[in-house]
Amino acid sequence: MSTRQRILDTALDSFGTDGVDGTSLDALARTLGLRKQSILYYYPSKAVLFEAVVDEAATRFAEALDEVVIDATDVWDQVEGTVRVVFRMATQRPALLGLLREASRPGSSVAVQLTGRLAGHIDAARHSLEIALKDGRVAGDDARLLLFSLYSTIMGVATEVEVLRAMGIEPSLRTLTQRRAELLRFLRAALDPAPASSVTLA
Amino acid sequence: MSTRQRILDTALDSFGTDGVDGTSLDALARTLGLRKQSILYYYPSKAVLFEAVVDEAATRFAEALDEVVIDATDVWDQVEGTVRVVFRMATQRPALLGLLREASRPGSSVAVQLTGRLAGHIDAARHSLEIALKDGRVAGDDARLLLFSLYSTIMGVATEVEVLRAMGIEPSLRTLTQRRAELLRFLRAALDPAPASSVTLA
DNA sequence: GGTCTCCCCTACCAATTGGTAGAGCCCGTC
DNA sequence: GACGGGCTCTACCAATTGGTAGGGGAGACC
Repeated sequence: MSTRQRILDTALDSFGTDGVDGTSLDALARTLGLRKQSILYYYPSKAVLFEAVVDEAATRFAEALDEVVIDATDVWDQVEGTVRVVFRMATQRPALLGLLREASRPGSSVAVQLTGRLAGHIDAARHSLEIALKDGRVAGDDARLLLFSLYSTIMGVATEVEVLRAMGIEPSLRTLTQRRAELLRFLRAALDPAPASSVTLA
Repeated sequence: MSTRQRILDTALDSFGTDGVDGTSLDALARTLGLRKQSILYYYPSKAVLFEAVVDEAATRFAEALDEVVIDATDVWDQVEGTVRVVFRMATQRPALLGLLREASRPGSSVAVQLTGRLAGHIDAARHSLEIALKDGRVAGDDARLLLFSLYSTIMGVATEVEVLRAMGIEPSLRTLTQRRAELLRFLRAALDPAPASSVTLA
């Protein structure tokens, strides 16, 4: 692998785990077996490096999502596929999700960049939801807000390990499987267009 | 207000908005109209200050949640109340939610502390859910995992403003109301124990 | 062999960081 | 008026930060 790519990869892991502010170029270079100046040779500043890392992460995320079939007639398959992809990342490369979290912090400078890279997937997902909503195959009012809720739930369940600990569950492969199953059940119930039995809950 | 309390308040806002690493004691002192050494007089180190801020935030959050009636017979009221509390914070003091986000980052040193402060509320909520699950008044398998999903959804929808922008919605008071309404509908559908019409989605 | 480009290095820098040491001020108590 | 504690200050520090300037080696091309 090229030095350039190695830097990008290592930076992604470090930024995603310790945060951008929590990662110094010196420390990054040390784990790479390089000097800081070699990093600055490829990426003229830390900000530029961060942008490149965000781009890389967004691209990888987008590529992973590409395996989710875009078929407007079956929204549930898309939800299930997305959950599968996100949870695979949560085990194989948690730093990538951490970086997305970092890059989507309120007021983040790279949020727009991230948004742009994923705009295609967002649009496709929204479009599917809109059609499904219109056909009554999914419960909800606004496709964008529904997508937002879905995103929040999936990413939260996949990444909020400290909250999970607070609930008394230690993150492990076994509990992760349970978490995913419960998440899918939860999402399915939320999307199900069956008429609400308002008597029970009201 | 005492200087000690002013420092705590300002630090909460700053830590919650710019992050701990993104906030220097000098900058903090400047906005307070003090010198850094005055901060260090009350809080001997930045780490101690951060812990105090986390404690403060957790306490305020807990106090706000106290207005949510704990009544095991009506889980939905609790969910609705929690959403109301969280959304009020999102408008009145977004930094507080930002700080919770910061403090619950994976690997956070203060996560345990935060957990401890909110343990009572977590337990109560789980207990309510367990009873409701047993009685069939709520759909789901595991109370803790269900609570985890609920938390993820609510906090995500309330705080992920950049993701909201990515969906094409600009955060404002009006859209916030819509967001809340859609969130409540979403959660209600997810919790509703009505039998799933599996034909539709499968 | 000369030269050019790519790549990584040493050396250095100004600014900022969290933190220490200690002086001085204000105010209530004796 | 002396004293003492509570509070904020000036002065200073070592370490770390992101970044600049520029040297040198190794290989490709002529």
